[in-house]
Amino acid sequence: MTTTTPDSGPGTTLGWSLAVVLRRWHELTEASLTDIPHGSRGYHVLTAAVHAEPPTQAALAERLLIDRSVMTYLLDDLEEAGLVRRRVDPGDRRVRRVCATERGREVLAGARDRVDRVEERVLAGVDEPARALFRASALRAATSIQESSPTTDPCLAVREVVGGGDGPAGGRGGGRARRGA
Amino acid sequence: MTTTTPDSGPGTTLGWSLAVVLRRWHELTEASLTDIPHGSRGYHVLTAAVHAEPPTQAALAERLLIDRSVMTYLLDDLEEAGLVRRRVDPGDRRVRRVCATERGREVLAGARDRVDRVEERVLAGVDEPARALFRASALRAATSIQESSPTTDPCLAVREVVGGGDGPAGGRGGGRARRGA
DNA sequence: CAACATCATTTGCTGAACAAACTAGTTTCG
DNA sequence: CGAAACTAGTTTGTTCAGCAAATGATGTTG
Repeated sequence: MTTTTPDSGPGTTLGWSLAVVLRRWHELTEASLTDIPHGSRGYHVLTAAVHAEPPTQAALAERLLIDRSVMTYLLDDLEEAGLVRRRVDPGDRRVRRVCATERGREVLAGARDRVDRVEERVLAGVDEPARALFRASALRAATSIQESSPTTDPCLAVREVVGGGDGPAGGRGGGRARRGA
Repeated sequence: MTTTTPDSGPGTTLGWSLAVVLRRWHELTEASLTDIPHGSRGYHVLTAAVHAEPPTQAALAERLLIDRSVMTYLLDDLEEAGLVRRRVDPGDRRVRRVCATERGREVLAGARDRVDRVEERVLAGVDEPARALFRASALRAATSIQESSPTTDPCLAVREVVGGGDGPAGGRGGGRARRGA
């Protein structure tokens, strides 16, 4: 339904709203994550690295919207700080799997608390019930976007379980996922 | 074993969700705003410039989270494209007020439709009722953030309506060309 | 084995944020 | 009045992230 919108059309403000909220999130998060090399980016990587199945760098980059080339030196710094480790996948030695170290888990635990508080603060203007809905909708929208993203090949998405290390059965699926070149 | 915390931590995903959604918004918007110099940035500026009370550059920069120095050449390009005009405030000749031209209004009208469609598409994964709530919450959060921002002086905020005066009395033209180019 | 594809790294380029210096105009105060 | 302090905008330089292309190491296929 198009509400007959005056100048300040509610539709056209979504981008602005998101930008402001995300910006504020980034700003506060960055200030509270001084113990992680690249701030919120490092935090996101670390968060993804604690999974049972360590993600590959490509999967990380795609999931976190970080460029592959940036991911390289980002991991360099995280590794140097002792928070993660790159382990060559025994099944495919081209692949590096990013694992959180014990120290990485500890640091992450503390960071998570701080980030949680930041997020509450960022959404301070939204009443309690709406806040949970906002989170849920944001997550839903983001998930939907990632699944249907043109640059995201479902075969390349982070494989959640795949315990066996049977390797990426569909490693070649879908051809080009804009490989580094 | 590995993860005492399955990343079900609902709090810690807000930043990621917002980043993905905003990223998608930006990506699609950018592709649909080829007729406005700096894409979504130019669009935001243009949107703010159609108000009855033309905002100053500082107010624009603050409202749109764009750096002052970036705002300068952003406006240069918008002005060169004939979409906005800088008019010296007669009451304070240091101040430039950014006004949309007639052509700017036309371009914006078309752009707004496209952006609206983009936003619907970005939120495609969210069911209809939740979508409106999401918009509203995002706007609420953003507004609250802007109001409580340490760098935001309420006296500098763009004045919303303030009744009449559709034009700044100072019609007299141009003054100085900004950049000889 | 040769040709090709994929993952990761490196390098070059562009755009944006940030800070600081600078110009122009305004206000404050001696 | 006039110098100092302040503000709005511009310019410049640095840094960082994203994008693209080239390279090396591995894996896969013919």
